[in-house]
Amino acid sequence: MTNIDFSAHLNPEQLEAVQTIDGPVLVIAGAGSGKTRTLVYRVAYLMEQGVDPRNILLLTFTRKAAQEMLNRASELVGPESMLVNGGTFHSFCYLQLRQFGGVLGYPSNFTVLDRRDIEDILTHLARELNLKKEGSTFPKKSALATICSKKVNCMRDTRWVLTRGYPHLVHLAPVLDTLFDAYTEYKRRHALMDYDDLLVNWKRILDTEPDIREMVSRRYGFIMVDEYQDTNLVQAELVRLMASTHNNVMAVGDDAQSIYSFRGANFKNILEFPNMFPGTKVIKLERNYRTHQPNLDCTNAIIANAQEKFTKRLVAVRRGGDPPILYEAMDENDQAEFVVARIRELFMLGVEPSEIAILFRAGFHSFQLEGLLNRYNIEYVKRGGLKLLEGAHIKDLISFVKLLVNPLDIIALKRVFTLIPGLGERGVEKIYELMMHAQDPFEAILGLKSRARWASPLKELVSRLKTIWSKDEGLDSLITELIHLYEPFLQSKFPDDYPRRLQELKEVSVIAGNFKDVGEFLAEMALDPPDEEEAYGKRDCVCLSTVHSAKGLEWKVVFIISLVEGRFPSPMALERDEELEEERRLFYVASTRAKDTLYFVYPRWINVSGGGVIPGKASRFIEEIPPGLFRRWKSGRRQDPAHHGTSTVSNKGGPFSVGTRVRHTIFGPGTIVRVLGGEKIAVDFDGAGEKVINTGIARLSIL
DNA sequence: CCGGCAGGCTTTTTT
DNA sequence: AGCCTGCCGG
Repeated sequence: MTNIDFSAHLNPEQLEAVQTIDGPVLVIAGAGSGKTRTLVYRVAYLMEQGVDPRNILLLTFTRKAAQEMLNRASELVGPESMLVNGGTFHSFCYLQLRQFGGVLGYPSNFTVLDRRDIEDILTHLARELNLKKEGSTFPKKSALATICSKKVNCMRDTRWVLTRGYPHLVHLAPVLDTLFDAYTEYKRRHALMDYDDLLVNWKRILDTEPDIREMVSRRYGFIMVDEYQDTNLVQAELVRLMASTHNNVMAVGDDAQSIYSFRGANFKNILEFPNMFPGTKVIKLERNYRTHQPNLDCTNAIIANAQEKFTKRLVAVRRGGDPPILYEAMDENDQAEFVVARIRELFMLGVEPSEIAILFRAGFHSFQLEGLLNRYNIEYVKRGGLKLLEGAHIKDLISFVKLLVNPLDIIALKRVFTLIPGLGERGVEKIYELMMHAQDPFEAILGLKSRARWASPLKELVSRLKTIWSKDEGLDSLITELIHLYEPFLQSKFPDDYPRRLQELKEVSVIAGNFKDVGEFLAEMALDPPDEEEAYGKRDCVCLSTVHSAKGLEWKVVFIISLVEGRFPSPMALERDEELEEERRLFYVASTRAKDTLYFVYPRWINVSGGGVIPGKASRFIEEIPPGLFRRWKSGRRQDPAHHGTSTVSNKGGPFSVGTRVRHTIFGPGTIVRVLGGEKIAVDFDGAGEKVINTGIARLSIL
């Protein structure tokens, strides 16, 4: 093994973090301060000290992040570093539970539920238990899943979650508890776990089984946790329990970059670390290697507006550089055109596509831009937003596979059997009853006597499934055959875009080729669904990403788009101060991704659902930045949205002319009666009578 | 009980 | 623009 000159590659603080190998360490690391480097070198250092890589556990936010770090470590100390246990909390817990889950009565082949499964099961149970009373309000299935998860992640009861997030539903707490109990029972009966169970069940084992706890703790003698500000209480407890024999934990994170509180993370967690592990050595990394001082002045100003005072202030190592640019676009079309035009210029200047990113608050904010990128044949990958896995066709295919592992998975069974015309949900439930009481569930169907029109197609389907399952030729050929079987259904279900979907299914079969074990494949699909990058092998292209998915990454040129009130901060976050503060941190995360050039972009007019166009105000987070810290560019185009975009306004002259029907968020629909000076107009509201409205402030949509 | 159809609603962020 | 819901005819 080569001897690495650590002090040549690390600054004194990093070096101290790397070389502290006994006892708890907390590294508070600012954006771009080289925390990944610190972790990589620490792995290398431990191995140079003769530590067995199998005793090291590196927990990161995504599986990719761990892989990337271990790849880099292997360049330093050789391929042995690949033996380090690295991954997400969830995947690590999954592996532990396959080994030790028997203690809780779980077989080693339990299946992991994804978000959609959870929603389906909760809906199914709510109906079965008759909890949805006529006329009374009941949460939608997505809210049900959120409440259930939040309760677990925050380690609170249902009432607490409802009070904070759903005050109008507090009276339902006992009803929901009944539902959640049934859900827990259901999961146990069918050998299922959801994301949260992976953490909670593993914690339960560590809590109640001292032998296992001790064994595991000795096995993982060196624990490192990245992005610690985004862990929740359950995860913090897991770390404490697993380190119980040695307290050899290094946590790395940035209190200013905590953006996952909706999942139960609390940025105060990271500040609690020294209390949880007495004797913690706290090291701060305050030098920024990523960008130059003008960008840093601006991003420092963004986080300085936060109510919480953070623990550090960053100083750039790099020299030179220009401050960020704010571009005020006419509308969303102009915004997209600006970004595309800049990208084309950058290409001509020789900037690699993979060095450019466009970031936004929510997945759908990039739709317009995507259209334009396609038009100009600019290749891009999109991170965050909808995943490949979420398409109905993929769910169908995965359900075929799930039935192979667990024939009594009623959710998968329904998906598959209702593909047959004439067979609906009720029908499948009856068939399910029959299967449950049979020796061989699928044999029971083949012996079924029914004159219904679905009977013979069903038998045909089942017998073909049995044939496919009985072959033993690897996962990718299994998937290929299932796709073949599914194809006619796919065709009739999606007559318009069936070729595209078929192509995506084939990508899945390629991915499946990397797995030996069906259970592992299913778990991986649920825990870490492949993104576009992996599925299609896209690499050197422009990156479109939600801010959340951009965490930990960096690019030379970054555009943050739709920095407009109503988009960023998210309207959902306006009610509560804490959530607004988190939005600000989110903006901070976004703006600290840029190495060289940072663009803030916002449209002066935005389209809202329903086809209206409303005036947009620059995001409050932009307004807060002292004006000297960025440069302002304006659209050269006329300040009249009627001539761009696809809005319904285009054939009515200006956006706000007398006689135009508009809708106000509070006053409802009305008719414009006068256009006054400035941005003011008078509107006669159908319900509220005549009011003067400042279009620069109020949200008016055109009907 | 199934499925087609129309109309309304929604759209944060993710392991 | 797509998804879900509710309604209605077979």
